[in-house]
Amino acid sequence: MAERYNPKEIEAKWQKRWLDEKVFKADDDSSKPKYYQLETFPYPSGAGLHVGHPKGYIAEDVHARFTRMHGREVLYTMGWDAFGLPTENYALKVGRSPQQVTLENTDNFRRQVRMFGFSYDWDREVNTSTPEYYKWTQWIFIQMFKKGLAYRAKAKVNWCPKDQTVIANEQVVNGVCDRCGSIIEERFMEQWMLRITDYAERLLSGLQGLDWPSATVKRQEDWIGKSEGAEIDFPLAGADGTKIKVFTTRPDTLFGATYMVLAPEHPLVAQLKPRMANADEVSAYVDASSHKTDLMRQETTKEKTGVELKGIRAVNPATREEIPVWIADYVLGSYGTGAIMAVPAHDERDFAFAKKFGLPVKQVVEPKFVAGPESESAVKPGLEFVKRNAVCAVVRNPKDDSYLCVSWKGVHMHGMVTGGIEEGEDPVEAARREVHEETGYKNLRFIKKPDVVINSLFYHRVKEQNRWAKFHYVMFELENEERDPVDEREASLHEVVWKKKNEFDSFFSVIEGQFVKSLINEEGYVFTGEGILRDSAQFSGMDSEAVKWEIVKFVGGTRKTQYKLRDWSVSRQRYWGVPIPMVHCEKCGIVPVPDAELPVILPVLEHYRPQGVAPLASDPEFINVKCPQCGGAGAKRDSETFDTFVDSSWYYLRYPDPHNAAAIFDKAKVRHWMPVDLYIIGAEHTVLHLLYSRFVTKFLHDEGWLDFDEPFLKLRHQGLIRGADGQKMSKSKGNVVNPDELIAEYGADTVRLYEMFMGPFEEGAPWDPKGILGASRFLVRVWRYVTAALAGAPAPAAAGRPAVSASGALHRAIKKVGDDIEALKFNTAISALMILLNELEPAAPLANDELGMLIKLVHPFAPHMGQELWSLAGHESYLDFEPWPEYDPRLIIEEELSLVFQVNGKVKDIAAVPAAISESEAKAMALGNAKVQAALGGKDPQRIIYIEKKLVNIVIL
RNA sequence: GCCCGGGUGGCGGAACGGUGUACGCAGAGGACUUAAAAUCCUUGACCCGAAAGGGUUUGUGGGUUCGAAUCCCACCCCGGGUACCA
Repeated sequence: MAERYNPKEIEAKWQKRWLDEKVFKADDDSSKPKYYQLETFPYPSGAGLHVGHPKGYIAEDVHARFTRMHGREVLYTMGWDAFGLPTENYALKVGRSPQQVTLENTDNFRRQVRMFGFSYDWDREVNTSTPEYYKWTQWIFIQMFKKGLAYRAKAKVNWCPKDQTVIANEQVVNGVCDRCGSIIEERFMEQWMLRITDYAERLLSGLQGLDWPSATVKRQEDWIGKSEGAEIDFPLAGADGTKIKVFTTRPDTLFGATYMVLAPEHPLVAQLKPRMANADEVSAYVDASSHKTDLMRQETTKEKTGVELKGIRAVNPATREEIPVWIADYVLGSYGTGAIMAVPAHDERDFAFAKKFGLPVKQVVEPKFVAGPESESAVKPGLEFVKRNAVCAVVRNPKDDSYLCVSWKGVHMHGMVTGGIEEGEDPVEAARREVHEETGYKNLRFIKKPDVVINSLFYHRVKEQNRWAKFHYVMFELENEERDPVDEREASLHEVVWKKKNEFDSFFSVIEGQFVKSLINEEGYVFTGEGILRDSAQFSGMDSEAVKWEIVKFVGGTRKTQYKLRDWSVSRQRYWGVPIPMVHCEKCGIVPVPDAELPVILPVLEHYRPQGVAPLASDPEFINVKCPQCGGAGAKRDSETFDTFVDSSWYYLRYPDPHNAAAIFDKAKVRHWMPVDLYIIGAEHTVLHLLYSRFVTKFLHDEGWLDFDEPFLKLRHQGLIRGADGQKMSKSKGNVVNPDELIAEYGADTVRLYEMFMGPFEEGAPWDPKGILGASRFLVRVWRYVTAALAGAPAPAAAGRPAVSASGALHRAIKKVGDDIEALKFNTAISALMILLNELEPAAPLANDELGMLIKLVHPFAPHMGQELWSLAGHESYLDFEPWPEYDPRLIIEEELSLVFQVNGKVKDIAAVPAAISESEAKAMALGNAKVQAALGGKDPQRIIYIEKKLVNIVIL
């Protein structure tokens, strides 16, 4: 009898052999097609791995082994993103050196990761904190500097007063430092910046065609934030030639610009002060807003503030009308031109501001609602439009606050009273007339007629016409409920109903219901879409989108594209990072360190606690150098270090050639392995890391180092494993599950299998401490089944379960497991394996070659067991390089299938039928079925629907 | 507010126009055992019913369809992202 399953023993054995024999070494010169798999290299924190971290790694390893079994040469390795603030803070706290702490942490991470049996090529391990690696981080920066992409500028930074350093945006949580909880201050400091904005357009367009989750692509697009618009000059009244330049994406609304707003920091504000009647008030506002941090701005989110620049007027270049000029902090100095034209009728923010300060609102774009194909009033193509001026009567009954509506009979059309305006008729009169005709109500008190028009294009089913109605709205209140009898013909068309506001959404069948609602709520109606221009001189009546650029031309503006993307600030005033390889010389200015002198080694400092200046500045030996250009003394090294995102923006380019001392990498090697075929990465990296990596790749492409400019072809995110309490795992919440203990108890294969089985890979799931038992039991059963079969023992008799064809079950599983791993649907792949075992156990034992196929199917998930069983079966080879089994299409066909009999779509019976059953046989069988007969109750079938191999549905009335 | 993602048994989830609840966890009953653990077998949405059987059910309400968890519309709830970008 074979031995008991002993994961501890076999896992240690195979892990040692894999490592010692370099089984997973990726061969640069292999004749096999290459496949490059990448996973986020971890930040080796002191806490070590918890059970959630390796989920992505397990998936990659399953995929890597599966891919090798498909004859690919797989590059798959591991590295350490080892510089960074958390390590530095931890080292300070315990009074040790970051070098030492990092060494221990990476050793611990490496030990933990190895316990899982991942098939890395360990010869390619990289560590960003080693000089061999960061030499090239510095080199990339210098190349960028030489191309003018690196520059120094004053930038707004997050300053943590306790840590005495700048911290990254993502380390600021709700305005406080995520490590020490201090309130973050904003400071302006001179910083090294990288001109990523030069690449904005390419970073955007390059997203097309990538196999990435659409949400991630969208977030990158949003981050880059491209807007196409125009810059338009608004001259100041008084003809001194001063102009306010604005950026707008909606030049079509220019005729509706009723005021202007400058950002408080706009240079014209100070310049124009002498001409202001309220200069003091303006100064006070500017001052106040300059002290507002982003956090304070967030607190006062919606409520708009601002001050009019009294005495300053601008001229709308389209209407030639004078309009007021305001300053307000809802306009940002850092975007566009720092000034806007405000069009309250067509912009939510301008509208809120105009409403608060009583500024005029002028509609210049009439909404145009076209009933689409989903609507019952869908416009009939090819039919001419009948244009009509129309009116919609909004009649309120003050008694119970309800509104007069009509429901058309026979068709699904519900709305308010509407009708055409006769030639020469006043809209208010027309509305009164329609209300009287359709409903009989006669005593209406006129409330108001808002100065807005909307176009509604629909098919009028009663009149059988395509209608283009220009609706005016008239609001009334019922004086009393007295009504005249309604004409018979009208009464036959529709019925009168009274509806409350909260019933509108479910009642209105017309698209403009939303509009009516906002009229009634008095919140005003801001229409931000495209439509038909009105009150726009020669452009009136035209389509707003179509004449947008003509209006720009008309006022002498220029087309302009704006991006939200900002340049990348890379300096950090901390110790544990890559020294910035620059020298500041009094004579020569900023000079890069010559290539031959790279790397600039990070010196070991005993005192590296940040004191408001970069710690490296306190080391005279490091700081004081001769200028590399003029050779003069008195030059100083840059004392700052790089943001760790710089380190991680290129690590995937180093794996193909990790030990190259002469160059960042060998071009041929990178061309061979890159681009990355599959990148699995946490969803938290969707913006920054990916954007920076793409930027660096594009830059190196432009420098001739790469022949591609998108590094990651296929990208997926793993879902987060949460604690058993459903919350994110964290030390402070006490819900962390440590993999060391689990592996000690169940073995790595069980932990791997369970993590892949928990749920869909890309979705998160809470850790269920009992759930792992299922994975454990399954592997024990696999072990028992295979070892028993190898020993030639008959399959254990399992009475209750029906025996099926073992080969058929196996081949169906080969197909399903293969398809699912390919699609990263690991949970259903494992479920298919479980189903397979459930079917195999009671069946006749598999033949030896089929047993080998079963072992191969289990292997990617449980590679230690797979390899052990493979060798128990008498094989010498490593299973990872054996071909993945092919299924026999003839064997996966089932001879019998269950056919469902339905009556009116309800299941009445299920019958086992031969797979080859014909349509007529199936129908006859269904009709003859007793339960179907009973359900039919003697009625004749109207229709019989047959879906091959699935069902027969009999339809009766 | 806006933009994504998601609501299916006691739990994780499967199915993604055609038998709703695969697979697993937990539960119940049984076998083995002196006993327990482990293992194996049976059962397993909810309601009515002794059973046969019937009815209901994929967040809520409508719609399309012979047939909807799946497609469309509106709403509610949860998770994530974002913060006035003109």
